Amino acid sequence: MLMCNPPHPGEILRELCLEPLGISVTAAASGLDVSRKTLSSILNGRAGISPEMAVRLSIAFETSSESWLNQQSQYDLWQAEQRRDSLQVSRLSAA
Amino acid sequence: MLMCNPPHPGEILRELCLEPLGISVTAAASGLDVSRKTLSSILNGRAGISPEMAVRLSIAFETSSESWLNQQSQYDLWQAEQRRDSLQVSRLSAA
DNA sequence: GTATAGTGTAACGTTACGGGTTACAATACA
DNA sequence: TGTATTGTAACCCGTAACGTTACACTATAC
Repeated sequence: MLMCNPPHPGEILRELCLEPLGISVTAAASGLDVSRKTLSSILNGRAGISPEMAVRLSIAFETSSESWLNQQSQYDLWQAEQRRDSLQVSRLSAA
Repeated sequence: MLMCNPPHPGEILRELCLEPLGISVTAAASGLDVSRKTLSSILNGRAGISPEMAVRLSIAFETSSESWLNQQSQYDLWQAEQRRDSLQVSRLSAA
């Protein structure tokens, strides 16, 4: 399990892709062929990176789709782990 | 990217957890504190493993939630990659 | 001051999916 | 024959990803 709160993938996208290249949200959304609202939601942490979006990002920025989706998984999992103790699950062993 | 079609995580769950321990679907669903239908959907590839379900599985089988969610991600990503060529995405470089 | 560009986001709709319940048909077994 | 197990259909709900349109705000250029 992860040690600490992973950043939302949207932050990484903004800081490592958009800002360094000086690309506007509008231009990036257009290049990715998604609406400006969809990209903005991701950048501001209001939506996650879907598998298809991961592939789009991998094409646009010549990266790996796996890295994008993994970041999202780690983020989602950390959220879920925060509620681990509230789950009523039994250890399952040989019947 | 992955080389070949990864198995649905539900198959692994059945083959590596339920069958070896001789646990019925009904009993496992009960232990996981989800409905029998929910577990059955996963086992038969009709539903994915959600972040919360990954945590449940990690408790029930004393495994890592990360491994379960990663398997699901790899599976989902492979599906998305199959449609890579149909996406109208532009390479994004410095403005 | 007045365009123009960029941004965030509210409001609305659609589609998909995880999850629940109930109920049914099929299988297997004591 | 009765009981346990299983898959799944039919229905519900909540949420999330996506789209469009429209608005308010900022900044920059003229």
